[in-house]
Amino acid sequence: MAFQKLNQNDSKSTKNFNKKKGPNPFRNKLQNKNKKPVIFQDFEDENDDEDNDEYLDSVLNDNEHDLNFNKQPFRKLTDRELKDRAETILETQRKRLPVYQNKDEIMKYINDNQVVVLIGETGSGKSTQIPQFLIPSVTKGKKIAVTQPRRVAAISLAGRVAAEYGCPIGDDVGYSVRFDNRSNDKKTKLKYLTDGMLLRELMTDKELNQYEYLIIDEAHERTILTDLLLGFIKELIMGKRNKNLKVIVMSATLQADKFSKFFNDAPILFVKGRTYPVENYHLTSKDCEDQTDIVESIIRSAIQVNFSEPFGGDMLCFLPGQEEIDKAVTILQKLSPILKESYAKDKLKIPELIPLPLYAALSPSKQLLVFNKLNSKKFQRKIILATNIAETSVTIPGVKYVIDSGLRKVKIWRHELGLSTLLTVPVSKASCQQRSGRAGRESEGKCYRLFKEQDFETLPAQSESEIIRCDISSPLLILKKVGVKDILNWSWLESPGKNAIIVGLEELYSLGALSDAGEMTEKGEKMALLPLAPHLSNVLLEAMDRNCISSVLDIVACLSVENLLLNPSPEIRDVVNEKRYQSSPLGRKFGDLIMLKEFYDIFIGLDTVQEQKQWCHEMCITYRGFQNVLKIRKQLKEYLKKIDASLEKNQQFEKHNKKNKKTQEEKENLGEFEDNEDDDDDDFGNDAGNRIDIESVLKCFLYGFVKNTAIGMPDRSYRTSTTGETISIHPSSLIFSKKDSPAIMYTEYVFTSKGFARNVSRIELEWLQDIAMGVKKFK
DNA sequence: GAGCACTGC
Repeated sequence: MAFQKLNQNDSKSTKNFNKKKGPNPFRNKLQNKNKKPVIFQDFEDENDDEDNDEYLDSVLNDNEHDLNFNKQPFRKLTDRELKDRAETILETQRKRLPVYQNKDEIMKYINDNQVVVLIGETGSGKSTQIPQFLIPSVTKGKKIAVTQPRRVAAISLAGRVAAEYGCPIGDDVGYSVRFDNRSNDKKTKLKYLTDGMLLRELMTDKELNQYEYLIIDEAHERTILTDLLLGFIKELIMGKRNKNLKVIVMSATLQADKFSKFFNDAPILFVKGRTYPVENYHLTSKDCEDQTDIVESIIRSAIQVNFSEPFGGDMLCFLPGQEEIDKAVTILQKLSPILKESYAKDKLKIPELIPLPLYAALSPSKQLLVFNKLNSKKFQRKIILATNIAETSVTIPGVKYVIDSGLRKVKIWRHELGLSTLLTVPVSKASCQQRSGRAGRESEGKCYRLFKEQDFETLPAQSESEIIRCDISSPLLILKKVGVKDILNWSWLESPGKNAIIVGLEELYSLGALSDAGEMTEKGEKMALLPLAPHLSNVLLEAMDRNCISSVLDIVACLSVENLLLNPSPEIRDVVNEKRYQSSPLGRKFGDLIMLKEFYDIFIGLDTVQEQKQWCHEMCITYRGFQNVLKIRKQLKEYLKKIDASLEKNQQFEKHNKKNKKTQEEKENLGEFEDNEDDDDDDFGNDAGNRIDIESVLKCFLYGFVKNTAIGMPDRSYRTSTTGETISIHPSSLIFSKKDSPAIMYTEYVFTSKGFARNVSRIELEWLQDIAMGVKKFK
């Protein structure tokens, strides 16, 4: 396989720094397992988008890797120590950052303009430095908000900046993400938050009066929530906050024009980054023609790169999905020892390849493996086969070579059909550059692209933004909640389109969130408050009137956690499926929602964390995921209480079998010193005697998913009740092989090789008729 | 009878 070197401005920036690497927090934690606790608030490096910390924590907290670090008492630093450390960071690191070196000029622009668009490349220090520059000019009692698309980024940036500023986290510098707020309303001047959090705040304070500066970071990622925020901000500065609100839109790639135009030609600043150069290579035309299978190409390239590049530096390959990755890993596992032997025979010093998969649906303990350092004496090279997760969410140290298939999987919502399609498509130029940049984080790197140079030129500059390819019923509800009257002509950064908006509004109307006149109903107000998709909110609200709120809450909480049930790997699949089947006597009859309820009951019924972890392991369920289920359930419960005081009566109804049961907190704290004093009333606890009122529960779900139903046909196939399309039960469903349901309801309709219903339940035809009549009343 | 990329409240 032959590559052509690309010698044009596509390669990353060229400045070369002697970057001194700090200790890797992950390794530190491992080494210190049995030592005295260390004061640990050290940082990986100067890159401002370093966001592995919480990720690693989450990984570390899984089953066999639970090192209990969170529970070790850390000594608090004194003010003096905090200041000294801040001073050291200032002299040794901050002053060398490109943003710091251009401080005066940047500040001049910010002072002179209400909106500034700042393009800062990776490692420029934009996310950590610019907010700090602004702190002195903040009016007393006001704040700076910096938004991030991801939780991990908000948390780790706040930690970093607090250290630089010389304060404990949560004082002058803090953060706010779901389930974790470390900010002080009075003290905090600089707050890092997820853009979802700021949007929540906007729903209660429509003018965001507590903020004087808003910094929207990573705007180029164009998540739905970022787009919405930018739209609201534009309205604000054109209206009620046209005087005392300043806005900085930060972005890493050249999408600046769009942002600048959106904000009436705001000035654009460009700050160079600090990464190492990466050389890009493309396939020759001939090789490109020979290419039949992307997995095969990846493997051939990897072997070639491993053969021709000197020892040292790992390989990162981008593939579209789990299927391709698993296939590649299996092949490499077989091939690698054979190659090793053959190299040895020929007396060639070529490293052995160690293949490692990485994707979101992989168990945390397996994800962790990509961070493990190989034994340097063993003459091995890691080859990580990853999805898009390695493009933004996870940074893997040690990567020097990137192999890019140029493909990714994308989910596209077809609003006219009410289904999602999952397609494998070419990535954008911006994605390509982001991917190749992964090779240049620690030293010069190389990136091999499995397509022609001419093909690169034909790629779209940017990926399609989320807002035009996703279901927007939830964003529309937020707009309504904030009081936007004319949604079609709202200040969309990019409009999802008239049709999508109309279909979305109709959806909200049929859920009872909007009135005939298109006004927000009382029910809509409640739905907007819940941190759920409108469909699920409707299910919960319905359940409150039917005395099955506890069971429904359990299930909704489970549905809110992604990758709770993992795909068992092929060799254990049959065993795990059988275990799940045996553990769910009702689920195998009534479907996946009831199965989740049964699993929930089993999980909280187990007496110790150890048993819970063991059970999760056997069932191929993430323990971490279940911890989130419990958090989400608790949060939803709080919201519901606020929404409806009459809930107390439900509470009475459902307050049973609490005695002799330890709360989850008690289980987690077992063996700890302090006793859990506030015996958190486990309010609407369990339904009486663990009996599940299956009919009521499923009917509640029908109120949210009436359109997601299909009728059983005489030939044992199913046809959707809306359009009559044939739909199949997804193989991941517990009732995949059950053919006798008169009708089914599902929470998701995905088209891959054909139409699949996911998360399927058996329902009766009469229920469907009842609910369809009931839903009609809103019309 | 066969398989889903990634976030967020």
